[in-house]
Order: sequence, then structure tokens, then C-alpha cells
Amino acid sequence: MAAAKSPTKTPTKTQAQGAQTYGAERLSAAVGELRAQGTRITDARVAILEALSATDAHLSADDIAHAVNGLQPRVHRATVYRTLESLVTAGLVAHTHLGHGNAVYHLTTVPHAHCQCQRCESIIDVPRTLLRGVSSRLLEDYGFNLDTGHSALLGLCKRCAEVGDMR
Amino acid sequence: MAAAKSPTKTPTKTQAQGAQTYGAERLSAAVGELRAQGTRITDARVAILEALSATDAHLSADDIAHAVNGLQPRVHRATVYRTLESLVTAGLVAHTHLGHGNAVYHLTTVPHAHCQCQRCESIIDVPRTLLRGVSSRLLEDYGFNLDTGHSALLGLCKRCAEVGDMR
DNA sequence: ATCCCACTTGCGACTGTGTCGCATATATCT
DNA sequence: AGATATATGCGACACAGTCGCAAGTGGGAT
Repeated sequence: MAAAKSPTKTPTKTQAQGAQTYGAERLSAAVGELRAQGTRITDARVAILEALSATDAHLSADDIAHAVNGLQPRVHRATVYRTLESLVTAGLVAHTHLGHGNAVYHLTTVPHAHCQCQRCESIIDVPRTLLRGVSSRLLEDYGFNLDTGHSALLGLCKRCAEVGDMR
Repeated sequence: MAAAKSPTKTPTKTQAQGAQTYGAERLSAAVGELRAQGTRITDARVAILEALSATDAHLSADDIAHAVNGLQPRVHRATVYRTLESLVTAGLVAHTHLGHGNAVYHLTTVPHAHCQCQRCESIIDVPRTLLRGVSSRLLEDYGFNLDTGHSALLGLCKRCAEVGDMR
């Protein structure tokens, strides 16, 4: 029903300026890329991209479904999953598997790897270059092409490691 | 029936006779350790340790439940999960999170890290030393204590990478 | 501006993995 | 053998993700 947003930014509500423009930029870039690929621009897709553009945090599919339902109440869970998958295919979104199994999604604007604390479940973003050595070793020794950042490295964050022994 | 459908079994040890004694050794060692810790020795626990001792492959909880039911038909799914967890706590068993979310279990006799192919889902065991550099970097730069091998490194195995582009 | 159709969506049902509460059974200590 | 804390069996539940199908709609064609 509602027309897709035009490439020119259309701010809905004025809030924190900086983050808002940052998110708006990322959003319009993403929508433009979608259009360039010939994929349809739908309300559900725009809403999901909005949710992802507005934050640098890592959102689960459920988080996204909640956020999207604030904008487009009729969007179904299944649509969120399918849309996320197609956005991944389009190269706009990446998902990372965390330890417990559920995946988190983020825009591909800044590729990075992830460390997750097994106790407090917090996530630390680390540069992909940190895994460069491992990546080349795996390729040389096993012919294995590492997809950096597709699964989180598990362990204990600093804070939890310090109190770690008193379980 | 009880056979795991794991795509790859680690092609290390000779099977049949050799594996049999090898498994028996590992089994009695594990049971001894359980006893030493004061944990009760039950049919379910022995059956689960038998299943794990008999192979070097990576078994899912479901694989184990099937294998165990060949030995002790009355063992319930929930018991398998609870027992595996207590074996992990006891330090006899380790579990690894694969990409899709489900975990696989193996004895802790030979610690190692895992690479999993996202396409064919095969698992490659790699020595933990390969991650030593990353591990120390993470500790120095972020205070993060990497638990090597707790989550699989995802990517494409050699075979799948070669045909990778023709999706 | 309208039409048309393949692509998307909404919906509900379904699968698979893992957890929980509770009554019962049993491994181990005495 | 008896007592008792622990482990088990069982069914129900929770959660993440998927599927089939009918209905809706985005966007190029007319």
C-alpha cells in the first residue's frame, strides 16, 4: 500500500540527529541497492532495513520482528525470517551464529568478527584481520575457506573471567 | 539404526578390532573417572559413555539418544540431555556448537577445534594450536578468554569451495 | 492510468532441539 | 537390608526456524 521510500531521505520523526541521519543514510543506501538488484521494495523489507539501520547492535530475528511490528503490525514472523534470508542473499545483511544457537543479524556495512561471552552473553566486535593468520593456515593446510565472522568465537569476557572461578 | 548420519567421520584410527579395544579403554577410563568424582554410575550414563567411546565422530544429542536406545531402550530423551550436561560438568565430555545451532558431543580425550562446511556440513578437526595466535591476541587486546573449540569455525571445505560458484 | 503476473506476504501448522516439574526408581552409604 | 539423596521416565512445554498454500501487491508492460 504505502509507496516505497524514495532515495531522498524521508525522516519520519525527528529524534537524535546524528544517529538518525546515520541510520537514514544506511537505510536509503540499502534500499537503493535492493532496487538496483531488481528486488521488490515492500513495506516489510523497508521496515526490517529500518530496524537494522537504526542500530549497531546485533538483533535476533525475534528482536527484529518486535521492532518491525512497531512500524508494520501485520508483518508476520515467517515474513521476517524469509526477508532476512533474502537480504542475506542480496548481500545487504549478515547473520552470525551465537553459541546457544540463535542467530543475530546486522547490516554488512562494516564486516567484523564476533566474540561472545558464554556467561553474560555479551558480544564483542573484533576486526576480521585478527583472524587472518588462522584463515590462511586453514586454507593452506586443509583447503578450508574460513568465513570470518559467520560464527562467534566463544569464551569468557574480561569481567566474567575475573569472577569466573566462583561459580 | 543407531548409526549417526554425520557426513564425515574422522578418518584417523583403524576401525573394527582396534576401535573396539580403543573404545573399551576410553569407556572404562571414563567410568573410573565418574566413580572417582562420586557421581553415580547408572545404566543411562554407561550407555551414553559407550556410545561416545565407540567413535571419534561428532554425535548430536539425537544421535546419542538413538544409539543409547539400542542398548537401553527405556532411556528417555530428557535423560540424555541431562546426562550429557552432567558429563560436561564432570569434564568428561565436551560439546561444540555448529553453525545451524545444534550441538555435537565428544569425549574430552583429545581436545581440538572444529571447522564446519556450511554447504555439506562436514566437520574437520584441527589442532587447537592453530588458534593460539588468535587466542593470545584476544586476551591481550580485549581481555577475552577464548574457549577454543567450543564453537565451530564456519566456511567452505575444499571440495565445496571448488564447485562453490555454481550455486 | 490501468492491467497483469510473478514475486511476496500472511497465516497456521509443523519440525526439531532443548528444558521443566513431578512422581518414581535406584545407586550408594551405613 | 534400610535409608536417602540423586537420577530417571514421562509428558508437557518453550523456543527457533520452516513450509504449503491462498491471497495480495509491486512494478514493468500496455
